[in-house]
Amino acid sequence: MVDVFVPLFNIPFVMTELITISTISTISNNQLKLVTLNGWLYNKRGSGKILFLQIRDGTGFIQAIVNQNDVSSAEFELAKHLSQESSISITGTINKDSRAPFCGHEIWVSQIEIISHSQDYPIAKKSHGDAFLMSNRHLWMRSIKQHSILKIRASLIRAIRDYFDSHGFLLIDSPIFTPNACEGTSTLFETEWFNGQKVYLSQSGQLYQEAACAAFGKTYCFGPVFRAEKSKTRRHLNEFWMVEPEAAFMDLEGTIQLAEDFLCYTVERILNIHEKDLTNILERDLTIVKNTRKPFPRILYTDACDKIAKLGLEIKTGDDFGSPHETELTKQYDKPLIVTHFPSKIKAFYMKKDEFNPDFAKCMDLLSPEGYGEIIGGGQRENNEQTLMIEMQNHGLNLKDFEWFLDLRRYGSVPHSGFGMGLERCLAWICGLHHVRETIPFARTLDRMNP
RNA sequence: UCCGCGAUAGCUCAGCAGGUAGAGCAGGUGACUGUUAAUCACCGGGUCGGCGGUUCGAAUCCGUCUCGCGGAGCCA
Repeated sequence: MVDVFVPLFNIPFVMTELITISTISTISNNQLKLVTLNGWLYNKRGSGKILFLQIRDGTGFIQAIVNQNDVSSAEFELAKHLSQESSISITGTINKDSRAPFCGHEIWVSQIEIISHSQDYPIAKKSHGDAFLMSNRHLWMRSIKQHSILKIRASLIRAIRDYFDSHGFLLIDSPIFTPNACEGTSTLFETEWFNGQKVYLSQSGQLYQEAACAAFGKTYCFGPVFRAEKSKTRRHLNEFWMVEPEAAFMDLEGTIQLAEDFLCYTVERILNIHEKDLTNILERDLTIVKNTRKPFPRILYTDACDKIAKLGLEIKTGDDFGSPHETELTKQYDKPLIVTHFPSKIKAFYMKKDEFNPDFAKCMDLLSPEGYGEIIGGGQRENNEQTLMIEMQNHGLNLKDFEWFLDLRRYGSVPHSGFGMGLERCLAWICGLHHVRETIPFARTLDRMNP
């Protein structure tokens, strides 16, 4: 952000001066200059005649020094009694100092004004429980770790958009209200339309991307999706964000390569921008994250089952992996792992069966290392009308609801593929967080709708 | 839905061979000119989740309900 020179009409004691209004993010440009910072008191320490105020302004954190000799006694008393998270406006000189926390600079305060006094701020300096912090999410997001996570989230979203925008994919938003289930029937949030018809909150934008890619070639959607599953684990949210690219004339191999290239690009972008946040603030060991380089190891579902069995876990070929299976399997690798050709039986109706072995689907899961689970799932779609209709009937779907979807197979059907990536799981892995709920500003989970 | 764990000060937790509550942080007052979750001294703060039961006596033992947490299933 560019600094601006404006008179501060609302602050009487500087009315006659022109002062630089600065932000902490651009503070190093103002070395030895007199600036005004508007922000909040993050923490305070005192030592008699000198006070250390830790200020945050949304763009960063900085330490302010209030020396008794530099300010009026009224201002010193005011600073001494400032409470945590009071909003303040301070004017002072920027100085580099090796002792300064956060940004290596400090502001030597010459004037200080309180904008609003904060009373009994609930989040103390000592430790808190997760439930308490989630109940105070609206305040918790002010703290330095949460600040970093949400900034990295914003960067990840930008990286995702930039990747697809610059690789020929057109953003085509899928609707959120949908008349029917995409994959199953039991996991949707239900609501009522004006005419009394039941409608659902979308759990995936994929079907609409299939229509979009037949119109525009390569498309993607990126928005919130909703799952009504009563999952209570650190990998689950009932509302989360998913990016779903889809491309015409792309087969399973193409989708795998796209997923690899995409993930490498986005992870590299995040590392370039946020390596310091990750290592210093989130204390993330980035060794494995930095291994996100093409190509990723690949394994067939059946081979993965053998491997899991050899690791001593019980698994029947034909069953889907459970969480412990995934975790043990991915522990064998120091990179994201791609598992392909799951049994058709356990996959969605639109998955294309393998030509040589129709018991298995042309699908892929990308499993994150370090136990964060599946972060990408996708594959090639069934593009034959008759085969698709049979599959839909086998899945108990009402063909009438899907006439438009079948039209895509009637009017110039082509092989096409795509995948979906869960934003929060990917972010939780990059940041090394215990729980995905910290990766979204306001998490919606089974037991939490507030704040 | 199932399996575990938990509920004590504003917050984090200790107290559980049954004898009516304690620390740190937060808040208040004071000391301290370089603190890094600063430190030190003092002060205020609690129907020990609800309801029943056992007992002379329950935060502590038993039952039950409510709420929270973790995991499984399902999934990104």
